[in-house]
Amino acid sequence: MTRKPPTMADVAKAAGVSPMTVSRAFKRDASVSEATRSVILQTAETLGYVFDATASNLRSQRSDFVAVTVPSLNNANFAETVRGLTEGLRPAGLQILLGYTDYDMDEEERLIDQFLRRRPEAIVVTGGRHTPRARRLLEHAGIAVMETWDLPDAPIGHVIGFSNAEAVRSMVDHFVARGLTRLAFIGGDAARDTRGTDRRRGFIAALETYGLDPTRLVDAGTPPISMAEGAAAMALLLQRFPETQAVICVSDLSAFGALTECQRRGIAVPGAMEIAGFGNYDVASVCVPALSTIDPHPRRIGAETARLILSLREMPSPPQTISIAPTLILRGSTS
Amino acid sequence: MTRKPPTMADVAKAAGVSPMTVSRAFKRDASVSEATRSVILQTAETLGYVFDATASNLRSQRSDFVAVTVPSLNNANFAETVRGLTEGLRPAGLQILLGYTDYDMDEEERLIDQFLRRRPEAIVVTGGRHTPRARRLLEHAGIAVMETWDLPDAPIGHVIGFSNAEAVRSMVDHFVARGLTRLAFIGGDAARDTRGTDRRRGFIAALETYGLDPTRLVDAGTPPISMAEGAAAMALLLQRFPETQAVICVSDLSAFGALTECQRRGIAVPGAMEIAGFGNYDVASVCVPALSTIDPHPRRIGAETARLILSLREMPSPPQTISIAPTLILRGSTS
DNA sequence: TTCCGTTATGTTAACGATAACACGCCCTGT
DNA sequence: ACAGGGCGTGTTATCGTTAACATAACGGAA
Repeated sequence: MTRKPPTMADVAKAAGVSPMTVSRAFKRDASVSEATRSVILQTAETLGYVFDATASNLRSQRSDFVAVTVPSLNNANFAETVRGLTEGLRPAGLQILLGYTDYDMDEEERLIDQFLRRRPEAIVVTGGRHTPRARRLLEHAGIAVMETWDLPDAPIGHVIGFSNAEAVRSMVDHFVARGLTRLAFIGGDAARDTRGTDRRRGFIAALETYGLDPTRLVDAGTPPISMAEGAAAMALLLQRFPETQAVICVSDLSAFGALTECQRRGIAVPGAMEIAGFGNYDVASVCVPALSTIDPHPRRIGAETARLILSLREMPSPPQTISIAPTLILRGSTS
Repeated sequence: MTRKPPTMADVAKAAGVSPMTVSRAFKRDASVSEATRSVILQTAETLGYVFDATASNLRSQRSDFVAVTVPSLNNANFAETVRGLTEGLRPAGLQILLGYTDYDMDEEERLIDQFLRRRPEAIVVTGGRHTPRARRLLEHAGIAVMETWDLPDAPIGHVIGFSNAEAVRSMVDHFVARGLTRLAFIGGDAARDTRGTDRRRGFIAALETYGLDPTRLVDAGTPPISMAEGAAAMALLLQRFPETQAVICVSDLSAFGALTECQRRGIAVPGAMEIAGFGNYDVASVCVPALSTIDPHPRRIGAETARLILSLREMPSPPQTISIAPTLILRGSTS
């Protein structure tokens, strides 16, 4: 009883037209009379016909896929970027093929390899550092390559991002302007989290500019750095550098963890300690005190990437770099 | 200079074999001599050949896709389920086609329609309520349908989930056992969030069982319900039902928001107010006081779903229902 | 030696859609 | 009245891979 599913040919026969006309009826702009189209769609519905995108892709040599890799799904920032992408690409009928790398460049390579086999129209990756083979694959893919969330030194193709180092520098400026000089940084320097490492580099460079001691660095573990790891790092910081006046954390999540550690120890924030994060996550605006942070405008990164992908379909262009300036957000935790 | 990319035929010619042999060389178990295989793979690498999964899918009539829809990407719980799925399916070479519905059943329908065109091997949806057309599409898809995160009254196919109502009941039991009787619930009854609505229903039913007043209900808005909305809801609750002793929130995020509202107002938690959440998010274990919550074991839901999908490929079976019992986690906010 | 089974490889046709081209038909302008 | 131009539809061949079948080469058992 499991007869095989109907094809366009079946629909065509039932509707008394040629398969080509059925094909046209399923396209948006194709020229089919309204009468014929409605008959065909009705017939298709009755037969339970489901369009076969695979066959369509093969013949037309376009997949309507845009491949996207992010380090982690469970991250409000990357999720927002994906949302910006989805919303920007949907009107064009492009579907997102989403994968997460777990902050692992080898996993990214595997994912890119898999995705390219699906012949996406463009590929969006997070960050500007990749394994040599991943780089090679992207360079020879023959499709638009978009690197996001970073400003790579040697971009592969297009770039939609910002300087993590500069962003952190703006937060250091804020502390220095308020007269705080004994600053610390919580976050890893794991090779896997290049954005975290860039932020840390930016912290060190900024302190050096001011002639301050840039050695109050506490490793919070491998990404994704959790709230709990932020709390543990704060405990370590208090032990190793008790003179610290303010700390910048690699993300709002670790910053919130650090804040809770202070609360558990009865350390006043602000007052005895000031804390800043990164990412403008929900928790940063809701917690008490609210956390100063940096908004990297993740939604806009996605939206701009989508816009550029669509524009490149219309008219190819040489590699572009779109810079999205992060915004400093000052709240109760640093005042 | 943009010559078109090499195909298997090109690789075959260059390697001096037939296309079929190249095809075999790219499969795992196919019988090709080691010598020939390495020559072919080497040749492919040199030519920059990229396997075309689209053509492969069309001919072999299998896509190696598993379609998955979740309400939201930016949700630790659903992200964990996706992780469980990914890890379970990867060894079998199955790739996930992931989409989010934004808690919108119409959007879910659109997504299911799109996904089915890619001929996935199975489709995983979140929840047991769908638009009539979505239901019809799933019923006639001819592939394994997995409904998760719920125990639907009329399942379409397989089910991997739990009763949201029963889970909340266990938290009510906890409060009642501690002698608290004036209980409230924060969360919406929006049609879009069926799981949230189920939790609320469970709350009401449980209170009725105990003969308690089940009318202290505060709507926190439409999902996804944010921390900020949880805070606003707590403000409303304090105004409308100031006698409340304890509140159960639809999620840990709204619970945390509610907690911060108490902190801003100097209301002691626990003491003057007790708060429980749902989901066992990171924030619940880190905040001060830590929040009591319910762990629905999202990772296991994904892992079990993957396991079942693989097992069904081996041997089809009638619709199964796998129940994943949530765990009550008691912490400082309710003691 | 003969025969059969295994292994490695080749040949043919097809998966289901659509690009490219062809062709009537009707409407408009002169 | 007739040329010219859309518009709606049909025909043919093809996208790149692989299922199914065919075949060559070889080794070991009888």
